[in-house]
Amino acid sequence: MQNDVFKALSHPARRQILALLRRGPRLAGDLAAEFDTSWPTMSRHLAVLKDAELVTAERQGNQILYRINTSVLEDAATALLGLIGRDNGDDPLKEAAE
Amino acid sequence: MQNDVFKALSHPARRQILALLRRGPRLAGDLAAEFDTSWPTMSRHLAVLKDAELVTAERQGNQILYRINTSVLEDAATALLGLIGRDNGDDPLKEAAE
DNA sequence: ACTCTGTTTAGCATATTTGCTAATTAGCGG
DNA sequence: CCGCTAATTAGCAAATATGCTAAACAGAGT
Repeated sequence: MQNDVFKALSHPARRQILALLRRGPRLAGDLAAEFDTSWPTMSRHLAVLKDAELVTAERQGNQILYRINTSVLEDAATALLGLIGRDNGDDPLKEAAE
Repeated sequence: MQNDVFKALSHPARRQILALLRRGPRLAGDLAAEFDTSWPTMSRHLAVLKDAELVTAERQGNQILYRINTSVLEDAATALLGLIGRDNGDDPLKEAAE
């Protein structure tokens, strides 16, 4: 699962989406309107983010509200920071995954 | 360039390489020996990391010494952490790129 | 049930990534 | 210069990712 997180983060559009969501929850369409790409393409990016649990989706009647999931993002950031510290014997990748 | 960093980080083998390098510099072959994949495959992973400037390579006579580049890793981690903070108007992605 | 808006899924084409084996380059020692 | 070890580059096949258009689905209102 940790795997998917970094993969999800590897596409600029998806990081951009997260940057927008940082300001607060957003409707899918609202979100899609901010980008040049087609709606279906946006929808797929959102699906990738949702699979990685970087966002959560909640139906609001007709529309869908997306919300950033900071805890997973924190884990990813922590994993990266763990890669920096100079050796203490254990594996930072495994560690942050748990 | 920021772009390439996250892409480079998106492959588990490459994160594993960084985890090994965290303990200190390593020779390419030494590094390759730790993995099941073929040498050329490892060589390419190293090239991707080098392109992203996540590692530096230095010739040591016959062999090549790889070293982790923590500053780029820090930038990436910072970019992620910037995605977490609740709104202050500016763009965390742009910010960390500079 | 019909329709309208919001969103996802299907299906396809193209581009990129991955990993392999074989071939090549780089530096060293005789 | 030859042969040896270390490492990369070439070239190929298979898998995955990206983005599009068209079609389908979901819920609300009439």
